[in-house]
Amino acid sequence: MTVSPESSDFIRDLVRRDNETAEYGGRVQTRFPPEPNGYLHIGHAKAITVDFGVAAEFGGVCNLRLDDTNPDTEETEYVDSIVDDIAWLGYAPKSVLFASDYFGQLYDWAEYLVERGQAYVDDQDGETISEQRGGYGNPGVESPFRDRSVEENLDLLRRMRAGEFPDGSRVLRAKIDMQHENMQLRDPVMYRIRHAHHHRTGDDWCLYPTYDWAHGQSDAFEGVTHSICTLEFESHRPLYDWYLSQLPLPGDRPKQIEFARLELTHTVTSKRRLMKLVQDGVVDGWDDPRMPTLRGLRRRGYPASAIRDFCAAVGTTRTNSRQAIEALEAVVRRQLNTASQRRMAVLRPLKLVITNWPKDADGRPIVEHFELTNNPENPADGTRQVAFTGELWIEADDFAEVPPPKFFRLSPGREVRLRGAYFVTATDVVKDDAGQVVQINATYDPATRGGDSPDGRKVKSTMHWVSAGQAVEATAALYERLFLATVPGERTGEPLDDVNPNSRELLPAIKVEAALADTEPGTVVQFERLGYFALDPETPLLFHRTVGLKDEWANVQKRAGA
RNA sequence: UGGGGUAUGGGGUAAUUGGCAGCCCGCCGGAUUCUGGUUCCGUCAGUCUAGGUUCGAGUCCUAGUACCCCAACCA
Repeated sequence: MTVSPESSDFIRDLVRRDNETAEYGGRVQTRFPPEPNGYLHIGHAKAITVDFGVAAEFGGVCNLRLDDTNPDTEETEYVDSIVDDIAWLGYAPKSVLFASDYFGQLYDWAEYLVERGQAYVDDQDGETISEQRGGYGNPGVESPFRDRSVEENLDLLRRMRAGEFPDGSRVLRAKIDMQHENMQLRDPVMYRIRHAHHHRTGDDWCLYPTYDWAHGQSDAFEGVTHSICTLEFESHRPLYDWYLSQLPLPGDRPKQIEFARLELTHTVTSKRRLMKLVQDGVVDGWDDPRMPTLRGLRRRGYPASAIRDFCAAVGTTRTNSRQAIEALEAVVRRQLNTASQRRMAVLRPLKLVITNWPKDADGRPIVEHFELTNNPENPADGTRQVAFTGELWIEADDFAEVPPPKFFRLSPGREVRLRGAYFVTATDVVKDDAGQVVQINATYDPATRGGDSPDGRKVKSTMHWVSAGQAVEATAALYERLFLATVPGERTGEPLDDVNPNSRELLPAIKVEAALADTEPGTVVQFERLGYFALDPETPLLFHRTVGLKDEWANVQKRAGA
């Protein structure tokens, strides 16, 4: 799934056209404008790659602008995480800007509109204003305060600004058209009164601009040429253009371009619902590996480059769609396959005893060491020494007392290869009182040292193993599919209704080879035949399964069952 | 209910603007393999519907259908 950098999509086509006609003098400037009211998630990654990608492709600039116009929900904690996550994703904003930096200029422009009779103060409450807005198909009615004099409006606006009125008592509205077929143009609210502490402006303001009043104007202040946003703002575009057409802009007039947001199957991306998961303690925090946040993804072991590639591969369109999570996983696997070193680990240990294993002079089993390749996809990663003895842990799944059809692994009388070591043949099993197999006895063929039989004998399976005497005990966290949602096609719904709190399975006592004890936190390795695992950055020897390997045996079983 | 958008294999996404419908994921089959991984080869399968224009239509015209967005002092 490689995508050429010059891949054409409608946004790039449009920017290219603007360049050719020199509408902005060949200048391209974009911005990524998140509201700092939560952590960035996979959906934002798409917007980031588009905003930064378009700018980079045309030699333009892209700024990060925090759209902090609502003091009720925004916090510095979120600002910091957003800055950090963008850097992790691999992008460097030219500047970090804040909509709140423009509050003063925005206010001046509001007075400008009032003076021109294009905005007025409405004394009605929100409910009344909403009722008067009308509905789809029926026109709205004009506010009784709509025709106040310029002087009265100006006086009222200044007193609003001065803090004379309580929250919700008055708003400033643009005077456009209460009959307009587009509801956005039915005298939209520009300012609301909110006596609240803002994370940056403190108590300087009790008047806060709405999104529509702030956004296009902020774009214009900054010199943005192409203001790329998601499809739900489409009906806002006429309003975006209306404001800009009424104002004495210092420079070029930016244009809004919409594209379809990224949605994934099995994935909750509603900020409100993610927030609830964190607040209710369903997850450990915004960086829980089950979260679709960039931090969760990072902790889970998803490479930033895989996320970028995935976003590029799905492209930018105006078609609402939901990407299959499998497509993301495929990109992650592809990158990890070449990038991550191989190690051996046993998730569900079953004891394998080699009955003909030699003992030393003191009667203790001898210990051998084998040199194993760190990554067959990348020889430069070298090799490592792995201890081997007559007592080993193997994967419980790798043994079947009565092998089902097409089962290639170990069963009584069958010979398999222990990767990099020897051929072994199972001779008999030891069971507990309940009849459970607790140990397998086997014999090994000394002639197969290193994993090849000199007589050309073939085995149908190569299994992974960990030497019992040298094993290190660790914890593995397995995640079902990805993230939290269990309903593949779910779009809306009540918070948590379709969320599976059991989507994590903790295996508290896995056996891993000794070399893993020295692994750098955050590293992703491939446990042979089991999948990719990321070592938790904080908890020692806790491995999160990033993504499993493609499991052909599971397909065989599925087919047999079907 | 009015307005604005979007429809291409099972899921996504392209098509030089009227000229062989390509690619990715998945599925299925085969080859290679000391990972049932990887890699390689191959198969199946698509232009929402109905008309029309044209030598030729995914692309243009007409009429439908389905889905998405908009009636926060959220963004």
